[in-house]
Amino acid sequence: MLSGTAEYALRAVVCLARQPDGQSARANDLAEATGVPRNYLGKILHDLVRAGILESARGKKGGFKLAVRPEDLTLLQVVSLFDNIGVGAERRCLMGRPECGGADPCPVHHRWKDASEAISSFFEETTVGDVLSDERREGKPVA
Amino acid sequence: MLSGTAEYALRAVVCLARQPDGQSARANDLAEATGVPRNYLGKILHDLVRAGILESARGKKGGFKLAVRPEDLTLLQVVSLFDNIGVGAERRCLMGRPECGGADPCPVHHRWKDASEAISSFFEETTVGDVLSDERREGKPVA
DNA sequence: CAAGAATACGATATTAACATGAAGTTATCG
DNA sequence: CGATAACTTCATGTTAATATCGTATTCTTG
Repeated sequence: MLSGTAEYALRAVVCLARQPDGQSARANDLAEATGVPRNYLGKILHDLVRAGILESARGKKGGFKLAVRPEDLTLLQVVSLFDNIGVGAERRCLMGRPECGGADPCPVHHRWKDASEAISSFFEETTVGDVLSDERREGKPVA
Repeated sequence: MLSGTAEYALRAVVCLARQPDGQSARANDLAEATGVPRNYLGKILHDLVRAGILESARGKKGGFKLAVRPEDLTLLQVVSLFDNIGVGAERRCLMGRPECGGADPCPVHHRWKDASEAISSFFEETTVGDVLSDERREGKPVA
């Protein structure tokens, strides 16, 4: 459903959202907490910074932190940087017919549309804040 | 959502289901009709044969045809040969938590489960016959 | 039974995703 | 100001999916 990269990004963002007072966490600690390879996560984190989802600081007290409030950050914003999901997705006909799905969608395409929109809606409507409320019981900050 | 290979298989199967009287079609014609590379499609067709979904015949009057009735063939049966979808799918926690989803699923996982099951259900409950009824207006046999 | 037509199958090439390693840059702190 | 810690960036390696090619095998037909 999600690429490994997108899932990595999601885990890292949720880890950061768990930090108390919006404290920043270092890439190394995030890598350990999420189980994502250090250098690979570095790239992903940087992508998230360039997208305005995270902020980074260099130097001794550096690290990453969320640039927005968890409740204002949808999973789609994170995931769509790496995967083709959601509004911009190609959502093309399952059978490869280019013109299908416009007016008068046939029964199968209608059903397919419903199913694939369930996925899109999930990512669009779920925020990182929503995830946090789940994790509160066992969630521990990274650093 | 689907790998290219799974989608190729789906298109080929639907093409074959369109054949009148269960006539067989040759790999070359299927390749042209579906837009799938000839040799690559050959492998996919062979996989479908080994799975019992198609029958093949060699020689001059050879080709491929459905081994089951379109109404008895779900999209899942075709797709699951190539992608990890449906009942056997790993359907693991989005956040990578190994133990989640058992008793007392948290709100997000509940929502995620609903969405991903919508996809599974679509593939499980839709048959190739269902697809055919859509295509009837414009569908033309391969050979 | 020989020729032709089709699938079967293994070897190889290409591409994108995933991952690693090392050197470069910037900020903090003593 | 120098040392250290952290992000940044580029180059490279690995793996799996995708695609191609050539040959072997099998069936039909004349």
